[in-house]
Amino acid sequence: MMKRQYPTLAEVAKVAGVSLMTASRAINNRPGVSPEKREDILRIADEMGYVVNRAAQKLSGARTRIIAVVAELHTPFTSDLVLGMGAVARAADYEMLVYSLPVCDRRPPGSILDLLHQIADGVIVILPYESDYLESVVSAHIPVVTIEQGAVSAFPSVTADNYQGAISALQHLIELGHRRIAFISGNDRLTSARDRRRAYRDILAQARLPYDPDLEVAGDFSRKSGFEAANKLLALPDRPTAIFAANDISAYGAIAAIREAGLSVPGDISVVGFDDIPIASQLHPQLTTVRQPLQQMARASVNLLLALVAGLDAPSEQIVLPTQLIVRESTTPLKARKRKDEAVKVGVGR
Amino acid sequence: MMKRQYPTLAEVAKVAGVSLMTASRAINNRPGVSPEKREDILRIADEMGYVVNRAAQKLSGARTRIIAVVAELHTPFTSDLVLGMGAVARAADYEMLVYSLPVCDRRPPGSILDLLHQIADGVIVILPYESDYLESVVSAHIPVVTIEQGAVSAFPSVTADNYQGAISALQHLIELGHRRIAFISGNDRLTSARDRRRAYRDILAQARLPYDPDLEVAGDFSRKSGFEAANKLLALPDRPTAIFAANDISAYGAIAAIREAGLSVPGDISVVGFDDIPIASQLHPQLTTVRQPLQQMARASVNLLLALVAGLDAPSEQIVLPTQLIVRESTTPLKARKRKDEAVKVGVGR
DNA sequence: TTGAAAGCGCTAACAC
DNA sequence: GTGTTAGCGCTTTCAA
Repeated sequence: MMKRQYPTLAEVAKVAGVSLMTASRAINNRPGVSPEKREDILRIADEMGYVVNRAAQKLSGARTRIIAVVAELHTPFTSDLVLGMGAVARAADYEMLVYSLPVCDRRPPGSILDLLHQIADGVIVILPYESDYLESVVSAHIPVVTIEQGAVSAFPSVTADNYQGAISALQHLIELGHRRIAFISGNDRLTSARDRRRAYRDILAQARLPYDPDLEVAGDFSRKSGFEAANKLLALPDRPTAIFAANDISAYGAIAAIREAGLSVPGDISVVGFDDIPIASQLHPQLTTVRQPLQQMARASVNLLLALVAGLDAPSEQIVLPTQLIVRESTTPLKARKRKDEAVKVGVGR
Repeated sequence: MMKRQYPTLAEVAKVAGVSLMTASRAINNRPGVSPEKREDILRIADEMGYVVNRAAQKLSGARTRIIAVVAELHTPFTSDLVLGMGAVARAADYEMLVYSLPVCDRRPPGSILDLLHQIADGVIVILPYESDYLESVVSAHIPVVTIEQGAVSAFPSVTADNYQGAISALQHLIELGHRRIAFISGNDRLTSARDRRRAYRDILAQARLPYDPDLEVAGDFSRKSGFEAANKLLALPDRPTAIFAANDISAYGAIAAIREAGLSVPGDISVVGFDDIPIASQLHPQLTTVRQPLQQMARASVNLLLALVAGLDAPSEQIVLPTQLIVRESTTPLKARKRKDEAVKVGVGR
């Protein structure tokens, strides 16, 4: 079918009456072309509708000024992060391509990373794979930056301080007088989830609160898992007065369950989330949560990647960005008169 | 820096003791290779970790089995659609790359489309551009399918039946006895938004209801715009008893405003949305809305594109998929004793 | 069934 | 400052 619609650099050069290389230099803004010729060539290229062919560019060993991002795009957190990265990349005159990972797979098809390598100058991998697997696949073909891998990563990485963030959330609950604090975990294949869980256990020990396995319920960052986890907690004979959920989405799931049980947030149970997704400040109740520095993470990861692309050595740099507790409506001091023995009606998910 | 880490086809061929072309034929599953050689070559390629270089493949005029999607990824609707497309593409043994459009720009950087053309076999463009602009940029270089362009599109397109969907939503409200029905519009640069608006005006005429310009408030599909639009409506001397919002997100914004004003949904005002995003069945109140056939749209658009890629002529095919009214909790029959003159407290958005 | 040659569009390296 | 050459990895001819 229709091919060769775009003029080639050779055609531009011919029209401009110069050699291919002169045209190339002019187009790429390289030294070694007289100002007049350069201007001439650029004008002609523009008139002819010339567009550089990135495949050819890449094939001949040059940079394409494209970066790629591999991510699971199904959560507000990751999509906002990706949006932010795109903006940063564009500001640096790079384009960004996204590979949206199938949600349930445990590891990325190796061929995808290969594919991206062939097109892009560098890749940012968000989330969920074991570092050693990534390593075996990528093995230094092109620069890679990971997000959320945490300290185990063999790659340069950018991550939020999940541990300290969780600590501050839990400390907030303790300061409010809560003693029976439950934790709804995230998907433990993610370092971020593991860090938040670790903080939960550490803070209990630190505050000399008993660790009750019943209060630590498995979740997977989904709304549904938060809903179900909360129902388990509500069914306990001695239910918690506060819940720390591993992310905002599951926190809202928990809140839904609490309300269906006829209880109120924060009146009966305080809830803290993690991430500070946009709707956390819009939905009722506005959620007390730990803000991840999304924009900074986007900026840091892209800049780190571009530095690597530029050949600057930043060997295995691990950037950890601070998180921030945002106190809103979903938490409140523990009431002195705790109604311990109130009957609990357990709702059922849809 | 590190280059040529991947073995080339030539190297595989040499190890296998065959010519480059024989290896190519074997790898690409083409006829013209003896079964034994084919097996041999495939085994060796696998052992050597051979991966086809798509840039080279594309450059030499072949298919890459990659499709690209251009979309604004900031809404649940588009990201879910993209997710669905990815699944369909993978099922057809294609990979899919996403270009995430900067949200506020009115038109896509032409260079992006060019870029994608150089990598992919075809492109799906979701949303927001004037068809004529797209046309001027793309001009038949490679197959393009558009989503949401509606009838004006010069390209093959897939779209939900926005007009009929809106009609059914409004008819539902009328059947419930509502007479003062407001409309919070979407971003009118989108055909989908224009179709929904058209349905609003048509249904009023059809039901012999007066058209009151005050009841038609401009929105842009965002939660905030829904919130503000609802506040305007609540401030009217004779406020509406029902609101049709152009999408779910702005419907929830409207609901938030109504509640802040001390009124209830659907008790005082019924609200209908559009899209049926996942949380519409989870948030309180569960939203009455018009479901867009997301999976079907994903399937139809990818299949249409792949057909075009395969060279099948489907010239300017316009696929319109049916929508479906989903009645949930946010709508209720108009109360006979309408409290017309109740004082309205107007909240202010954050 | 196989292979050799040419070229896709570009850039790096080395001329002049 | 400018041009020539070679080659990136692959596929399409076309010839054996």
